[in-house]
Amino acid sequence: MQPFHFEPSRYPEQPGCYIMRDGDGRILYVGKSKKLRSRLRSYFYQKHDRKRIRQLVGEIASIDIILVHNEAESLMLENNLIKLHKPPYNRALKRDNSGYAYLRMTGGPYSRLDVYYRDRRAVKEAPELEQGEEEAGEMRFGPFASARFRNEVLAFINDHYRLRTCTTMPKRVCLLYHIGRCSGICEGMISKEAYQEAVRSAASLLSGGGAGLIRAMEKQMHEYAERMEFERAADMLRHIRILQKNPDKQIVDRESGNNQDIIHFGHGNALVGQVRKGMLVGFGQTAAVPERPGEYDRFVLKHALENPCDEIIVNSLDDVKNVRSALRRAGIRPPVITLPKRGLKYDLLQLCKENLEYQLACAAAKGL
DNA sequence: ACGACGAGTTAGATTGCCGA
DNA sequence: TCGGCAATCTAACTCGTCGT
Repeated sequence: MQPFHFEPSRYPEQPGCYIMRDGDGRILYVGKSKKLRSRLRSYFYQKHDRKRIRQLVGEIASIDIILVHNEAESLMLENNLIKLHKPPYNRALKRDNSGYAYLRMTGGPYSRLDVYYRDRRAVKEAPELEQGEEEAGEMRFGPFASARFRNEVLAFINDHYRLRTCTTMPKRVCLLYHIGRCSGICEGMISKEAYQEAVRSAASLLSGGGAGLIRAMEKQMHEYAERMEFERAADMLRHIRILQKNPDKQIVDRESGNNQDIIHFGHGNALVGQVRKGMLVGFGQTAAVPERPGEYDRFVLKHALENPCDEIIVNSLDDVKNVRSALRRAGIRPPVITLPKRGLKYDLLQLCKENLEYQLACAAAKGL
């Protein structure tokens, strides 16, 4: 096999994920970077004493790029891609219970807050299953890109609201009750109503995120300081600082159940992005679509016939009603078709647009 | 015996920086 | 912009403890 020729100028200094493939198109490695070009350069221009990397570099036949808006998105996207494809050279993040987790408030009268890892395999292997054993009244918050930060929030909430942390309810109160860190719901030391109220408050603080959480943590920090617990106060301050930096808003991984296809038309081409169960799982290859009336509608119609999904998000169509009725005539329950002008779906379209333009620029450079 | 958990360690991944 | 080195960060691993 011809060794892969790396041309730095082909790769942008933007955040994104890179997917390395071998000669047969198999995915060897998925990585992410704030600056794709610099990161990729380090594979090809650095001497690597690690055998694995030398071997990986030797097998690379092509590198696909998925551009994202910020580091948070690249982290989440990389995590999703690794869980889905299990590339042989990825060691980190490959285990299903690794990577970015959520906090989950379990349902029922004795809710507890725990760490929840979403099973990303379900998206690929059993798309119709999923949902699974989700308990009624269960709520999820996240995902959290930093495990340390997530654990700090978890500990803070449990402490602050004195929620139970035991996996199985004991018959008698445990040590945590005696040191004031658990309300002792197991032995009825607190009424069910009062406990539920604490759970509701904790959940609302978590779902509000940002400002409210910071205020509560600041209050807690002052209490630690007053109690001379300076180490805990300093730790809390550190985490408040992290939260204040406002972890980038990310759109590639959301807690939403539906499957969406994102189609962006432009420059005589279309690019389709796929969101499965709220996770962006990648973009396809650009397809030529002439900029003539009716062509976009025809493309969407054909796409919907061949790829059933819940929703199609598209930047331009001539006649939405017509597309929907054509699908109905074909005996297909038509997906929701949206042409967003702002908000999350619009952001997804923008991401699709950027990737389309990048793919076209690459194709143009190759043609020269 | 077994699993859950936490502390400590290691190996690997990524970024920052610097000179050419 | 390239090429390389070093620092930093963290997932993964190891091991000991504890409760059931």
